[in-house]
Order: sequence, then structure tokens, then C-alpha cells
Amino acid sequence: MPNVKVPLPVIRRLPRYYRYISELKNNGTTRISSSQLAAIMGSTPSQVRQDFNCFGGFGQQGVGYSVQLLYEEIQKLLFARQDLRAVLVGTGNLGISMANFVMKENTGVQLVGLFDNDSAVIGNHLFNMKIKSMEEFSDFCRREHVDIIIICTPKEAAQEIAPMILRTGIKGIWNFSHYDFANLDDSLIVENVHLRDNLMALSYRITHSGSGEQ
Amino acid sequence: MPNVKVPLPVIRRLPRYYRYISELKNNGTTRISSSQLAAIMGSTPSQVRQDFNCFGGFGQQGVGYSVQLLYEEIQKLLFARQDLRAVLVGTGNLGISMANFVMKENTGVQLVGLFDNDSAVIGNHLFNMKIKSMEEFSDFCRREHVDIIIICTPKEAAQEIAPMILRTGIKGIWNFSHYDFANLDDSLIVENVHLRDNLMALSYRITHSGSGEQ
DNA sequence: TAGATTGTTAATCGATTAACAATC
DNA sequence: TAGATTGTTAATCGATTAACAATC
Repeated sequence: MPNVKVPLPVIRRLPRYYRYISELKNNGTTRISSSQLAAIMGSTPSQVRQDFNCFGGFGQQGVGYSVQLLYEEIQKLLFARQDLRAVLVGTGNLGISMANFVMKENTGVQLVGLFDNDSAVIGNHLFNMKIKSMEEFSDFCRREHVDIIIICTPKEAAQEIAPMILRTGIKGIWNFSHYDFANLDDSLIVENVHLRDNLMALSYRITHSGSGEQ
Repeated sequence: MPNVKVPLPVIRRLPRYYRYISELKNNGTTRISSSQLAAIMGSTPSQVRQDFNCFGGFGQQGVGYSVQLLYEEIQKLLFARQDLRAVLVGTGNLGISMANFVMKENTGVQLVGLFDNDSAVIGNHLFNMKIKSMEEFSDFCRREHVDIIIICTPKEAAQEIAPMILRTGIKGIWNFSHYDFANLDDSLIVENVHLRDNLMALSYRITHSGSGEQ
């Protein structure tokens, strides 16, 4: 198993490196130093070098980093599999928006199924997919080799879905609900996006400004 | 200025405490210990006590915490101002979804204006608000005492908006774009939600599982 | 060779966890 | 009083930053 001990903060920075390095490549920049990259990233040269050295180090002493090589290596890391398959549960306002997002953005994730528990929308078509009922969920995910589930339901629905997930081959959860999947299973990888919490933290920081930093 | 040095991780946990404590209150639970709360939060009793002591400590030695008191105190912290005013820029798919989100969720933030730079949608009505052009932006924000701007535009549009923000009284940015507002002004508080980066980090962790923890 | 810049080890910093005296 | 549990100080842990030898 490669890179067994890459710290989570480094993983979270990888997509940002990728974005900026893609821009540099499109600019025609061919070479960049850790200091220059740090200035773009808003970090330090040390952090840039430490981060890249988690993957073996892509640079050349005395010279810097080749933009092309950096681009290729980070792309290899982030798009190791081009064919990750995802289903989305909860086709409300947020769900439709996230489905649209995943289809449009180049993230290496392919949306292959939509589910809902509301009989009023089951059977409707969205993005050329028929919205399925939760009764078909487990079978579908096994049959279609689904890797990721995107949860866009209220907390209660998420809680009902949780045990079903364990009966599929699903490996990761992109969770927009307030249900806490953390304790479900150690092998499951959960990425939470808690929009409400996020906005409330912003509110707190505004009303109590002087405390904390970004 | 109160609580001048509350660490950012503590601030980010406050909304979660608030959620769980609200549930406990609705359950009829009147008293809870740091160990019990830690079990719910997925943290440690030490962390719970350290966190609350950033705000003076809400407990009673030998007894624990009063759920009612905790609820009131954290509510006071998070909803210090019930009347934070926000505008949203970029009424595409994501923008409409986030506008809807802010209107429906009880976050203490009120949506008072919608903006776009696309003449095809300017003038349209959404949630009983007329979508305004960016020409009206600065004046509107000053006149209406806007505190928060929600950025749901592509990177290029966000870049154009950035200098305009400085000419208003806006204090915080809820940023869904890939433009980096961090270096704009030290007094501005920025909360980034980078959905694409987030999903890519999840992909990375799935394909390289064995590395990192939630 | 001299200058530049990496890779890597060491130092610092901050957050989390543990320990324990205070006290209900 | 004895038991429980906090508030708070100390220890640990991990991430960031600094330093410097290696090397292009």
C-alpha cells in the first residue's frame, strides 16, 4: 500500500496544489521554486517541500520543481482511478445542486445513480437518470460497484441509510447531513460538509472578531 | 473584546455542541457530564472541558453540566447577533441552492440581496427578491449594512468582486469559489467551502486507503 | 566554483489528552 | 464524609516552521 502515512492536512492541500499548478502550466511556466509556490498557496517554502516529500519529493536540488512533472505526479495521485462511481441520496434542492456539481466538475467521480424515499419524486428523471426508491439501493450499489455515496437527506433519513451502506461495497461517504457516520465502520471514509455549522462558525467569528484566524 | 483567544478548532466545534445539546434538551435530559458529552461528540472528556473553559466554564464541580444552561450559553455565543445580514452573488445552480439554504436554516443570518452579472437573469425574481446587477452592489451593501457576502460565482467573477468588497462594510465572506480571498484584507473573515477539493480529497483517501484518518 | 534550492533533520508551536487538586 | 466530576495545569502528540547539509 503506497503512502501509508500521509497526514490528512497534506491530502486536503493536494487539490489546491493541483489547481495552482494547472494554472501555472497553462500560463506556460515551466519551473517553480518552493518559495514561489508557497507565495501562491499562502504557506511557507518549508511546508511545500515537506508536503511533496510525503510522496517522495518531485524537485531537483539547486533547480526547483518542473511544473510539468509536478502536474503529472499530483494528477496521478488525485486521479489514481478515473472511474470512481457514486450514487446520490436525497434529490431535494441541495441534492440536485450537488448532482449537477459532480456531473459538471472534473473530479474523477462519476454519478451513476439517484435515490430518494419520497414516492412523489421516485420515477422522475433527472440528468437522464431515473430516481430510484431506497428498496433498490443495496442491490444497485453492489451490482454497479458503487464506491461513494453522497448524502443529501435530512438527519433522520441518513440514520436509516447508514446500516444499508454496510451491505454494499461503498468505501466513502460525502456527507451533507447532520447524521454522524464516523462511528459506523472503521474502514469507511467520511468527508463531512456541514454547511450550517460552517456558516455559524463564520457568524461567530464576525460577531466576536478579534478571536481566531482563518 | 470578549474571548479574544478562542482557538479556531473550538469555534468550529461550537455549532456541533449546540446541535447535540439542543437534542438533549428536547429529550428532556437535564444534566450531562463531560464524559457523556464526549461520547456523543466523538471526542474526549478533557476536550469538552477545555472547550467550555474557553468561555469561562459552564459546569459545576462534582455534578456536571446543566443542559439548559449549556444550551443558553452556547446559544448566546452563536447567536450573539440575530440580525447578521448577507448578500449572495452568483445565482447559478449552486447560488440558488445556497440562497434557499440560508433562508430555510436557522443560522442567525438573514439574506437581504441577490446579485449576478448575467443580464439574462438580472431583474428576475427569486425568493421575493429582485436579482440586481453588480453596478448596484457597493451602494446596496453600504446602505443595507450588509455583514456577509456569499460567493457562488466562478473564480474570475470572484476576482472582480474582491476589490468591491473592500468599499463596503462587509465583514465576512462565505466563499464557494476557487478565488483566494485570504490575502485581501486582514480584517476580513473568510470561510471557504471548496466542494471540488473536498470531493477530490475523499477520492484520494478512498483510492489510497490505509492513509490518514477522518 | 559559486549560487541556488532541494531533501531532511531539528526546533517550535498549538491542539489534544492526561493528571490531579478543588469542590460540589 | 465519600464519590463524582469539574477546572486547570502538565504532558503528549502532531503539524508547521526553521535550519542546514546535500547537490544540481
